[in-house]
Amino acid sequence: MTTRERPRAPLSKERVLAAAVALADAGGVEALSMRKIAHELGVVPMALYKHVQNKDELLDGMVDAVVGEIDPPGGGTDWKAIVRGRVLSARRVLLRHPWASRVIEERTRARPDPTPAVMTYMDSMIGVFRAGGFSIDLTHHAMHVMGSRLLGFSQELFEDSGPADAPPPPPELAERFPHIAELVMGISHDHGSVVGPGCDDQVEFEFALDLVLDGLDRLRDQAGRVASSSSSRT
Amino acid sequence: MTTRERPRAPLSKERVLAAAVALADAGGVEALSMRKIAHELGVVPMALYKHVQNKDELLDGMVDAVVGEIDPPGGGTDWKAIVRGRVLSARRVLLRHPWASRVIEERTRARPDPTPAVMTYMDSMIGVFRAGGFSIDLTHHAMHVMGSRLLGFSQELFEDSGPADAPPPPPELAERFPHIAELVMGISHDHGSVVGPGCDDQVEFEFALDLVLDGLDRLRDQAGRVASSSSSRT
DNA sequence: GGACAACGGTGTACGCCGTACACCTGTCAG
DNA sequence: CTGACAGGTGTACGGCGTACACCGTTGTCC
Repeated sequence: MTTRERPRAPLSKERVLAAAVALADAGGVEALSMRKIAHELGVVPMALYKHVQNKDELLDGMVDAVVGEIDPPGGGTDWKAIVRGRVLSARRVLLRHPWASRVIEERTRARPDPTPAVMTYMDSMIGVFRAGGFSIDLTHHAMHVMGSRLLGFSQELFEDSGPADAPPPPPELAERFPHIAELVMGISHDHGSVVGPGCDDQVEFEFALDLVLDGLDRLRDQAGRVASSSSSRT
Repeated sequence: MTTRERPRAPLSKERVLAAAVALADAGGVEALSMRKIAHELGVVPMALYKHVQNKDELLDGMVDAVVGEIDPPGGGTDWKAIVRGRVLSARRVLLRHPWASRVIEERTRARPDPTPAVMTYMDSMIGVFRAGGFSIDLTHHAMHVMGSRLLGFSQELFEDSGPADAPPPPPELAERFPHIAELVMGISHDHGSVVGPGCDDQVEFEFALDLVLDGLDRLRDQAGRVASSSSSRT
């Protein structure tokens, strides 16, 4: 109804990308088709190709838009707090666009060079590590670790647990997989007193994140101690 | 030429899966189609549907086959060594079938319960942690961490680095992304004396893996110390 | 031996997909 | 007025997953 007497708002790459992102948010990326985007915009499919080379470039544009939503690094001197905040911001964005992490990973794996927003993201993240006293090599490692943490968080392995929807856990399964059964039964008696969903993904994410951050911190201290105990300080 | 006078080897779910895995290994999962599998088997596409419900079930079967290739946990008492060996075995398998990690992740994210081989894999992994003295909750966390590490390793972010194929790094890029530039120039002057590919993915993987394992070990010790310093020992 | 069902492979057809290509139309520069 | 050009259209092609009706072979039971 929005496009009634007006002939139509003029298409543009931005409008195409926005429609594509909205559609992917709503129905998943596999339900995304040029035809549906076009329909959503009240236009014939081929019209999109005046603004986007092909579906691949469209996906790149969508990734760029999403990555651009991640907050820039906050100020301060504590590298760990900055990285933590940034990664959590990235996570919030990726939860808003659940299709994005898979698409980012696919494209990162196969593309000659990452999309500009990804480059910007990486550059500023590297800057935070360097400013935090990390050597180049350690920064390099850290980026790899953070990258896999940022992108590939595989939640929902145990979604069927929790007291609400679990039927009496079928006993022959418990027999075949005793360790899984024990774990499902015994989770989270202490660490939050929330009896709720049995497996808080946010808690898991932050647990893993802190694990990594603490490990990196220890390595950085260690490297610093070795360097200052040998010869110079640079 | 193999199927000459013989009418044809009789199809079976195993043969279908094997053909599908081979095809995916060769051309990537996006080049995999029921029609191509059928052609490969010298059969009409619809014939496959006598052995597989649909493409989704076929992908599940492929995942199961691949996960089944992962070595069972080795013996010994050092949980860290066992986990390390197992994860590296998983990694070898996933490198053999580069399409697999993505497919596993997609399906793990959306499926009611994981495929049987994945269940078996998880169960024995949980067993290793439990035998290694991990509490149930800590095992739970550890599984999440291992899961994301096993599946989502995002290699190749810097594939264009390395002295071999890098043209003179375009200077206006270095200006826009100074940190990236510094990192690309400065990587790996020490940690292997290999001047080679500039970014050894295996090294990165093991670095992250050990980071996580060390962190988990520290947490386990810590939990044990707290428990024995409070009341009982169970 | 003959009826019959089940199994496994076939052929045709439908609706979806991405997109090449030729076409039209409105706008604006010269 | 003319012509170029940007942006939207229509048609068409090849590929996809798979529903559905079909058929030959094979084994079972009377």
